[in-house]
Amino acid sequence: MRIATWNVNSVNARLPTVLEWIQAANPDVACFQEIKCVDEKFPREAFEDLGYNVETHGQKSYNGVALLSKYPMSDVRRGLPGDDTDEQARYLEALIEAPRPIRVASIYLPNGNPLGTEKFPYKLAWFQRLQNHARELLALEEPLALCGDYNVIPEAEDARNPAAWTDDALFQPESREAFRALKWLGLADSHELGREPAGTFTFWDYQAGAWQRDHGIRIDFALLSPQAADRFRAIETHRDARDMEKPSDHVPVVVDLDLEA
DNA sequence: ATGGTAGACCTTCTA
Repeated sequence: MRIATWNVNSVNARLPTVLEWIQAANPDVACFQEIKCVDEKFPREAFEDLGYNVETHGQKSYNGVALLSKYPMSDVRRGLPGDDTDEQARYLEALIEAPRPIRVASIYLPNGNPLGTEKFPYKLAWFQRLQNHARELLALEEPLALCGDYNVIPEAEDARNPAAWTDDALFQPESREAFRALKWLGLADSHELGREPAGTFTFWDYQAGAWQRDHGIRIDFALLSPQAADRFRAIETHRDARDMEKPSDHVPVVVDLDLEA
C-alpha cells in the first residue's frame, strides 16, 4: 500500500506536472492539499482515466483537499468536526477499502500568518479540533494515516535556517506544542520511522532563491496509528519534484506500508 | 536590503 501526500498549490495550474508525477510514482492513495478550486472544477476525469476513484472537498480560490484511491472509498468525511461555522475546506477523510482497509485523511492545516491577526488563533483552534478528532480515530485501533501539510516546523533541524522563522506562525512554540500534543496521542511520524536524515525538507518558498539555496523546511507529514506504523516499510521524500516544470512549492512525501503483514 | 514569486481572479488576498 503506497500512500502519497502533496500540497499541489492549484491542481488546475499544475495538472500536467501532477499527472506526470502520479504516473511515475504510482501511489495507491494520494492526498492533495491546496487544490484551489471548487469540487466542480477539479479535473476528476484526468485521474479517473489513470484508475483512481476521486473524492474532493474544495472551495473557491483557496485551500481545498482531495483523496485519490485505486481502491473504493467509503465513510467519507468532509470537513473537520468541532466547529460548524468553519467554512474553510481543509480536511477530507475516507476508509480505503483495500483487502486490509486503512483510513486516510488529507489535511491542510491553517498557515496562521501573520502573527497578531485572527489567523493565528484560528490555526491553534483548528489544531485543537484535529487533536480531538484524532483521539476518536485512534480509539478505533485500526490502520490510520493522517497525511498533509501541517504548516508546522516541529524542530530547529526541520529548517535550513531556523532563525529566519522566529517570527513566523509555523515555528511558534504554540504551533510546535500543538503538533507534539497530536503526536503524543500515539501517532508515529513516518519521517522518524524511516530515519530520514536532517535536512529532508518538503517546502521551499518561491521567493528569494529559497530552492537554489536549499532554504527549505519540513512541514508535510504522514502520521501513522500504531496499527499502521507496525506495517511501515519505507518513506521517500520526492525532492526532485521541486525541479519539475512549473513546480509546486511543496514536494510529495510517499509512504509504503505492508498491510498484508 | 522589509525585497522576492506564484495562484486565483478583479484588485487584493493568501501563502
